[in-house]
Parts: sequence; structure tokens; C-alpha cells
Amino acid sequence: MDWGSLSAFVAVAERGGFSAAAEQLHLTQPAVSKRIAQLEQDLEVRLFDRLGRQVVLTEAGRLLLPRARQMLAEADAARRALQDLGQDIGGRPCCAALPRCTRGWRWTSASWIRSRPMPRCWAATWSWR
Amino acid sequence: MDWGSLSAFVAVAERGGFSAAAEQLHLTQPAVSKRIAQLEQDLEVRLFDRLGRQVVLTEAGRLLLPRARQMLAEADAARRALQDLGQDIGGRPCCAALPRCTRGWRWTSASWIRSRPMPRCWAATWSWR
DNA sequence: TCAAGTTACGCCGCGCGTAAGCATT
DNA sequence: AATGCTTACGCGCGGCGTAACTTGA
Repeated sequence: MDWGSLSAFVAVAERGGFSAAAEQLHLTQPAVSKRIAQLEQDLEVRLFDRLGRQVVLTEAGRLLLPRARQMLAEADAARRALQDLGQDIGGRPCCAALPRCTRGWRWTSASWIRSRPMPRCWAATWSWR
Repeated sequence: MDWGSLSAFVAVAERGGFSAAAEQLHLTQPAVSKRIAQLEQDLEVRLFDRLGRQVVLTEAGRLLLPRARQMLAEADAARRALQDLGQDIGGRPCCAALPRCTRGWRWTSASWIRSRPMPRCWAATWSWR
């Protein structure tokens, strides 16, 4: 179970078909088919009944759908919250929140700090020279 | 963001170190390190401050932790619900819930049905000869 | 000197797209 | 015929483990 499969599942359920879902997801039809097949195999449950060319949710699929939506929303909310944090934090450096760092900026060797990408929350207040 | 990275994140946060987390996850230490690095890059946020050999959650990490736990629990609950469904459904076939199938069992050609694995929810009531 | 995290590197497996096969309408 | 899902196949990328490096205790 991964987010790719879940979004494919929701897309197929909402659009009522694999090709329509593929279009929405910017994928090809076989890719969507594979994702669904993999999800079904992973969960050991069939999620859609393929009635000729019509695609209908099984009972298991109907049970999963709202949960899948919630999981996707949850992930999206987490991502958004972290983005907002990056903006809100503004002048307050991460350092101030750490137990051992109340007395200064550099709690470890500058070379170590300099060797890695600058954390977003420092960007506004600190720069290494 | 994938479940593998999230579980690695939670494990590191709970155990307070990468090697302990690796042991819990049945992975090697570099694998855990890579997962965290990838998650941080994906979210564009640093999740842990490496204070020498001590690992401490950043503000972003503290914000993510409960959400990550919830997402993992959510996925687990969904999986469990589907398993329970497979047992509970017992005698009731998927077919009865479908719009076009109120009159009979076989809503499409038997060859088509026979060509694919038997859905779990049929197993108790139906078998093809 | 040891412990712990990161980087380098080779390898295997997964996931996608193209193309072909099959069934429904 | 045409549409739509599945399977086959080849390829490229991602993730893991082993090994080597770096640094803090």
C-alpha cells in the first residue's frame, strides 16, 4: 500500500474507469491497471468488478474509498503544515527550541554545519560565511 | 513521502537514533539514513538535528511526528478492516450489492469470470464448474 | 579507540511506457 | 470497427547492503 496506488484507486473510483483515471493522473492506462492490480494483491482483496467495460466498486472497494481519501488528505495536510511552518517561523531559529542551544548559535562544528544544505527555518536569520 | 520513510521517521524519533531504528525496522543503518534524508528532501524540511551523536527532533519534526503516527495507524486500520470484511462477509456475495446484478449470479460471460482469480467474498458461496 | 551517521558503489527489483492481445458494445 | 482493460517486454530509476570515511565521546 503506497500513496501512488491509493490515488490511482480513488481516481478510478471517481472517474469510473481506468483510462479516465490515467488521464487525470498523467499516466498511461496500463500503469493504472498495474497499480490497482498491485494494490488488490497487496490487500488480498478485489477492489473493482470489471463488468465488461464498466468498472464498479466491490464491497471491499466501497469500504476502502473513504479511508483512502482520508489518508491522502492527511498526507496533504501534513505537507501543507510543514510548508506553513517554514513560513511562520520567520525570525525564530530552530536552535532556540533545542535544549542544549540556549546560549549560542553554533552547537556543533561549523564545518559540519557548512557541509549540509541550509535548513529552511534558518534561512531568514542566519547565514554562514 | 511514502510509508517506508514515515515508519523510519517514527522509529528514529522513538528510539532516539538511527542504528536503534534500523534494528527495529530490520534494515541497515545506511538505509535508514537514506530514508530520512529522502524524506527531508521531499518535504524540504530538516526533521532531525544531529548533535554530534545525539539525534533531536527539529520543530518541523515535532510537528510531523503525531501526524506520521496517525497516518501509519490509519493505513493499518484500513488493512485490518479489509481483512475483517473478508471474514465477515461470509455468505453474502459482492454481486448482490451491484446495480445490474439483482436478478442473477452471472452478469458477464462465464469464461471471463473463470479466467481470473476468485474474489475472496465469493469463496464461501459460489464455485464455478 | 570505539560508536554512530554519512557517502560511495554495485546490484536487484519495481514502475513506467510501448505494443500486442481480448472482450464488450 | 472501436473502445477499454490486461499482459508482455524492455528500460531506467530508486532503495538496499557492503565497505570506506568522518566525527563526536
